[in-house]
Amino acid sequence: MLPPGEPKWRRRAADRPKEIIAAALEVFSEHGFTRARLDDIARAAGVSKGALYLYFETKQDLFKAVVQDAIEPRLLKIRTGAGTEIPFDEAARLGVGVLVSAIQSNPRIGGVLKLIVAESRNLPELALIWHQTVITPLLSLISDIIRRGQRSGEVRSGDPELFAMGLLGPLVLGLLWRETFEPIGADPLPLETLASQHLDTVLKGMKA
Amino acid sequence: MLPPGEPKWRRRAADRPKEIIAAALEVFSEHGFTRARLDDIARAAGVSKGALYLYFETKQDLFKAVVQDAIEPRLLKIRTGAGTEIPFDEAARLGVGVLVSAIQSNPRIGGVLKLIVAESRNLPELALIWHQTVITPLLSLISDIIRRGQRSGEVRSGDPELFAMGLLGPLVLGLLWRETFEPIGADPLPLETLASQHLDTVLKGMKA
DNA sequence: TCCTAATAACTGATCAGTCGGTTATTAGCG
DNA sequence: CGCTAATAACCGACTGATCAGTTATTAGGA
Repeated sequence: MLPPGEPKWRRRAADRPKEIIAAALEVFSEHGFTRARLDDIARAAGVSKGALYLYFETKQDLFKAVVQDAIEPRLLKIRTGAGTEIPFDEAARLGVGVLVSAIQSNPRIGGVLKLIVAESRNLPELALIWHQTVITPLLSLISDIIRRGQRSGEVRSGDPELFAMGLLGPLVLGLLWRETFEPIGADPLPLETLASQHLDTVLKGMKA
Repeated sequence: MLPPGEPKWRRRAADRPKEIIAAALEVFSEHGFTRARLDDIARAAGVSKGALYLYFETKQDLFKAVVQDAIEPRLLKIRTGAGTEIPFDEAARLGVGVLVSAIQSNPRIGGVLKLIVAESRNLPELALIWHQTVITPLLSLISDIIRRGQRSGEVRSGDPELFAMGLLGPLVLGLLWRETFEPIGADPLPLETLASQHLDTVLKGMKA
């Protein structure tokens, strides 16, 4: 009756959390927070629902872990190379380049972005974390570069934060476009082309 | 026991649908599709839940009505003044101006935008409608203006659709910013200033 | 008096979170 | 080394709450 061969499951406490987070990212970014079922996440992680609760207190807890795991490591890379004293144009191109390649290499980042927007009302605490740890640093990094360009006379006057949003906006739009309309059958968006053409435009338009 | 004075309710079949749609917009844009409760919508509309089903078949049906009601009338206004043969700069400023004032005069439009992004996976049919009736016409309108500018030699070469996204991206970002971060306590975003500064930048950057 | 807008109590399905029980793994002991 | 006791990882059936959608009934209006 009981075949000895393979055990029904294995104890792998060290690997479970990251496996669960990966599975949860998949399910959350497909269905959103509320419609994502813990049973589905558990199945995708190859684990029972009960096991989720060994590693995460609640569904929200798991969701937070997913978002933080997706974001925090990438932020470090962007910060690198901020303090350097290269010409404005170059710095801007470099920064956007890092952003675009981060996006390209991790296609899930669009899903995470969508999640933040979609669930900010339900999980304000999470929106706060995201705002403090990602948005604010990123924006101030870019607007610092712009400010520097203004002081050196390379960039015309204007609110640096708004310039930064003018720079990033189309990237955000592109990401959300992919998440929203490509699954519906819309033409795929050449994000890299968009980024480079827009960068050319904005840099030219910001010249003093 | 029963005081004669005011009746407990009145029959107002003509007014109910729009009242329900207004209430539903409120609740949907605060909680998203799934977490919005029909009981809450009904209460906000001053009506019982059962009454909703006299006017809408399902929750999705109601949701579709909300989105279409919010969008379609505004699209007409934007289309107006498209065919005119004014200089490129002027046309672009006019178009963006109309967009911004539409946004300002109807603060709920950001909520609708968020809903589309958030629920596109759950309600692909809706994303399709939105894509066909709003996004595509709007984008092609703007890129037509740009194409015209290119033909007349006012605008440098480049993909007109991507130029259009470069123009609109920051507006979308601004709208979502409001929806996502202002409720959390972030600084309010001066959307109009953003739009005008960005327009200046992009127009300058697109010059031939 | 009759039609129907509208109500309010109800049903059934779904799902987050719990808990008693089970199995893999490790440590202790001879 | 083997054998066994102890432990921690894991399972999955269950519970209680929530809500979309239904229906029996009431009451407004012509």
